[in-house]
Amino acid sequence: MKFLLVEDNAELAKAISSRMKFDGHVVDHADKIGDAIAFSETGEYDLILLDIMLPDGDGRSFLKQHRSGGQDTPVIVLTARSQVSDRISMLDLGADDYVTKPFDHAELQARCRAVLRRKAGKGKTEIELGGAVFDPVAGTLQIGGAAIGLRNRELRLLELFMNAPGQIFSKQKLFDRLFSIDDDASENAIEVYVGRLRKHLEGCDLRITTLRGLGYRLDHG
Amino acid sequence: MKFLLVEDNAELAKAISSRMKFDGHVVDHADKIGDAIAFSETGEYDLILLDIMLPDGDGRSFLKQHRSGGQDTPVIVLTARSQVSDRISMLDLGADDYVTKPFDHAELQARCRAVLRRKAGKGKTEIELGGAVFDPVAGTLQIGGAAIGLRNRELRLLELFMNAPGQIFSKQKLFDRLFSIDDDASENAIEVYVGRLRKHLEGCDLRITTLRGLGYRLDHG
DNA sequence: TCAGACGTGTCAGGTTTGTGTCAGGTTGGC
DNA sequence: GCCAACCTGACACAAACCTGACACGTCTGA
Repeated sequence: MKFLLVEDNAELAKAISSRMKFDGHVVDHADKIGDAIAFSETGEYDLILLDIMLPDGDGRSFLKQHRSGGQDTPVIVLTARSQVSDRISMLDLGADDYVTKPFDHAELQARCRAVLRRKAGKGKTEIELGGAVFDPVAGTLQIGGAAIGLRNRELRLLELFMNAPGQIFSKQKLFDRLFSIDDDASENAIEVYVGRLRKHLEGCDLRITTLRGLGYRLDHG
Repeated sequence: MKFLLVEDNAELAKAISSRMKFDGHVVDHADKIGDAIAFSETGEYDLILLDIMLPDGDGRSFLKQHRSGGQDTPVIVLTARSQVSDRISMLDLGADDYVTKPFDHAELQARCRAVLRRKAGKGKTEIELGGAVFDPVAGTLQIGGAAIGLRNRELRLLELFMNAPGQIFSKQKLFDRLFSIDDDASENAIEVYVGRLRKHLEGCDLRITTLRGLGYRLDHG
């Protein structure tokens, strides 16, 4: 996936884009509205992350031009907690979602995935795999008709796996995605959650394989 | 489909119309009541999107003239959150639905589709779910034949849930949608309203599920 | 102008439960 | 057989949530 990040705070921009790159995305970075528009007009982005406070105008003007140019690239707005009015009008102007600063990277990732999925699947967010149906928006997992109640962390862990079945996630990576910087939990927590998730997945053809020293992987079949 | 958009806020108008165009519709835009009437008299529109706060009078006068002219083009009213009471009179005057700002584009799309479908198939305006009949248009909730009186905030909360049953709403999101910028209420208010709504929903198969750390969800069955 | 009704948001105290840790057991590679 | 990595049942705690009571403001009708 190719992302466009529009953010004037260099530090934050670097943090976000390095994380995104780590996740396997390509990130272009603009720190001015002018640049952002020029970039986006190429139309080659899958998603745009837009800060609304920028040196040469606010995100509104970008959104306006972006949409009036007939572009439909999804936009997620990054906004401060205090700017409630802004994030509301952003939605009106055609933003697809907003994330309030300060945000966990995990949260941002989740929102990105949700928006991309919504865009790609025409509103459908469910993922079907190995006899299980997972809907991250509803927060439900269905196995053989029965709905299974998942909690917050379990849900987010499952979402990670479901989005990349067959891929190895190192414990460190899972930890980074599940916890925020200032959470100081031990890596054992991951083991615990994998265990809990496994229990929930009994009864379908999905299983989480342990790869000693490497991490975990979701397999089906 | 050909839409008429009556909206004086140029930014918002552009955002809406560009999105609609992207969806494959043709959009004409009027920013005054006078123009709107002239446009609509051609009778060539499938749907009219009407803001009620306009420089040369409010949407009421447009609606009145529109209907008295014998036109039955469906009208969706765009209204600010604060103008809740207005919407009822709008509906009395013959509007088919309303959308409160701020709205997701997805929501607006959904409403448009619903109204068009209704018009084509002569459907009803109520939402029926889990043994309850909710009429967002009249603002009433019926359970087992008995009408339940909902207050303003409860109504709008229920409306949010009813429009997206099975979907998780974070407390933040509910807060953003229920309160306006300068309202500084605590998030506990949401908990209180959910509680009150739950009490009203006793006696039907609808229930609001709490998902700790995630939000709330309307379930039925 | 006053009284009563009503909608609304806060608060405090109580309850629930998601969560991470721990300790001891198990597994797998070398 | 030994060590490290991993699993897991039990547990304790704090955050998240619920709720009855209350206070404040607004509106209405007399």
